[in-house]
Amino acid sequence: MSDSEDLTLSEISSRNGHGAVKNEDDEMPLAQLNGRAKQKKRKSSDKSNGAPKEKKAKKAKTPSSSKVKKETPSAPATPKKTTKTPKPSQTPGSETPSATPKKEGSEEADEGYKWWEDENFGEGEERWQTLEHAGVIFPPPYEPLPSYVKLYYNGKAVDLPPLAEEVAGYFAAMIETDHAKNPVFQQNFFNDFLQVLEESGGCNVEIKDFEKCDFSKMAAFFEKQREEKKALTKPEKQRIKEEKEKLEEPYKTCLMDGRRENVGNFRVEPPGLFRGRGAHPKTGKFKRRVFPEDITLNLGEGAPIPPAPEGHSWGAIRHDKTVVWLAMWRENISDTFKYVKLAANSSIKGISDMKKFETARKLKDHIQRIRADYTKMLKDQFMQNRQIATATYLIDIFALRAGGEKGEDEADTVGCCSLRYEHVTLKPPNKVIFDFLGKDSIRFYQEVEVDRQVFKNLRIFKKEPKGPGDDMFDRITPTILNKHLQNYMKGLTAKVFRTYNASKVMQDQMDLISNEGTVAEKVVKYNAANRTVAILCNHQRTVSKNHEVGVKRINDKIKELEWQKLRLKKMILDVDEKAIKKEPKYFEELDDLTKEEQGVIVERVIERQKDQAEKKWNRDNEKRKMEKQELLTKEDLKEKLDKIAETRKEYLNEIKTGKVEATKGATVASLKTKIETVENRITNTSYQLKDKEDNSEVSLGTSKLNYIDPRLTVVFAKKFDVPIEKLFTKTLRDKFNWAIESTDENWRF
DNA sequence: GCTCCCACTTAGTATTTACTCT
DNA sequence: AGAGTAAATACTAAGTGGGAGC
Repeated sequence: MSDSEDLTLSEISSRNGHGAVKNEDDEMPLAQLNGRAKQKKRKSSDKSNGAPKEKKAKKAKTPSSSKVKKETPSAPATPKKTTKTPKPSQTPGSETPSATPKKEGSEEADEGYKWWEDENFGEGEERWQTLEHAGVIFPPPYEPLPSYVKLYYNGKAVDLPPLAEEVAGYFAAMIETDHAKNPVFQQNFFNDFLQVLEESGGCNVEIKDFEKCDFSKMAAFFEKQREEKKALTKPEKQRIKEEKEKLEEPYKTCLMDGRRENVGNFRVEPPGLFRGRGAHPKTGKFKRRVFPEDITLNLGEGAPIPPAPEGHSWGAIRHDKTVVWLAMWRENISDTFKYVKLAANSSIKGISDMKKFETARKLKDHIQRIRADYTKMLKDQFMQNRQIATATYLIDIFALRAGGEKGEDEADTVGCCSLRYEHVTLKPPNKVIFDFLGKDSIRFYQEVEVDRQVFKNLRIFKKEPKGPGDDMFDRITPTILNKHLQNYMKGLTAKVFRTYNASKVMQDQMDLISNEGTVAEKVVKYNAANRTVAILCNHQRTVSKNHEVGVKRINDKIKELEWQKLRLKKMILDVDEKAIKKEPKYFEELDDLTKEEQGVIVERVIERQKDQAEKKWNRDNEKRKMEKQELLTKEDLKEKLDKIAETRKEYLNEIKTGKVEATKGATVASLKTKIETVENRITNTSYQLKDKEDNSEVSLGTSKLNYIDPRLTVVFAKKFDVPIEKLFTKTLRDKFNWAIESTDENWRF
């Protein structure tokens, strides 16, 4: 009552500043302070598409050079900031690499190395000491289409220069995709196509109108190519695969600090059409081919420089120990960087992954105070502080992302700090509807109840003169928010809350699971826990095209099994008509399926049997032809079909009479056993269906890969005797090897 | 205190591979 | 043993966040 809980916006504002004096700055939202920065920043598309993009200013500067210079003097001398001074005898990470005798027989030397048992590994600013690698693999050069495959314009064959043909081909190859139907994609593609066409000398036809372009011949050619590739024989495919393997061999690994480590994306991204997600303004633009001259290699000092492809040279060579990339180039769509880095199972990735989870775990020790503080700060007299508190609340409770500012030339997506007026609907007394597009243009839609003061604050943040298009959090940015969070804990940033809460939820869910049932049942429980995390993080996936079909198929299957079950029960009555008297309950469901339903099921079953009979006949004949045997005749097939038709009649008769003749030799007991089997199948199939439905638009993979501390999964496996293979795929087991090897069943997040 | 640059993690989807069921 | 499906992996776009330099 006495505090500012009910202050209006203007009241808060006027209280801002020091004492009662109104402080201009404090009252002004960031956007205005920045001098109309509202017009999003970021390099406004500097036109020049794919053309020479001299970033001379930057090249000259070589930012890293200064960095490197700065730390060079100190680096070799001081062995990192080792705070804990452990046994100095074995600290390979902090010794100079030359000191570690690894070079000879390097292949084996790494096998047993366990960085997670090395306390010092990963400390210090330098990420490695020595680095040798083979560079990158380039996509094959463009192969012009055969002369009979052409683009047609207004019905006329077009003779395109190779590069223009290549661009057109990229569109033709994806003509059936949703992208190719998107007008923005089409327009961007077409503009770039015309530009490339002009730059490469034009063609025999004047092309003006996208609608008049006919890509179908090209598309058909690519389709045919795909088919041919698929139709290759086993050994042919095998040979191609082996050749590829051999070519890639040298690039797959590198030598870092004397250890053999896997490289992740050693293939340079091939040219193509940019597939932006959501309503990306640049979707469809031509992503140009990357040449060796575009690439900067990062190597250890003195490491051999891999030869550039014939007739080419590398753009630059760098020796920057403070970064983890092996190669880098600039991409032409958004003018950003692409990096070649080590694989997920490498030491360097493992270390930072473990650090991430350790930071999140540390938050446990601070979360109470942080929550108490932001709850209090929700009523702070300063607007900025209220926003900080409110944003922290949303990030903590609803797992929102930080929400940095985005440019005009990107898809319009938001996170917490970039939420706008129209994304938040208030329903008194304390309900809020969030509706916005987040990362990857995935919709975040939630109607939730919030803290009363949070509700009030959100109302204040929406107060006029604000309207649609205006930022809710107009006085904070992720940087400001993170600065504030650092006060509580080193390394605490907005994203840590997602990791913390995800792993915390997983731990809590696991605590609820009891050690009973089969392995399969435990896996289902694990997945259910995993799913709660995925839902918290709003990890979605588009419902696959055949999801509907799949669901229907399973439903049909269940219906069919039920029909089978009822038939079996009726057989029991055929064997022993008094059974119904003895166990009325058991036969209660006898009429669960109507005659119509049974009819539908029967027709489906029969239809399938016929199908299968025909297929089998075809198959057998194929085989016989190969083996030069006598072919089956139409009569053979007809015989089968007739038999099926007979079965159909019997089924239909069953429906009519409601009676089913028991199979020969069947007893009540044997039938009951069969029924049990069918019932089990029904249960299993129903679970399968439920799982399919529940998971249809939830993606479990992302949280497993990035948010759930892998040690939790290891604990689950050990405690509940579930083989880790059931929970982690091969890739995941490699990536999380550190967790698998170092965690005992009593570990807690 | 900002902007820009850079580097790194996180993310959904496209493609490949493995597995299931005839 | 091969089609058809589901799982696994590869790919690369789209975020976050630190820090240099004005």
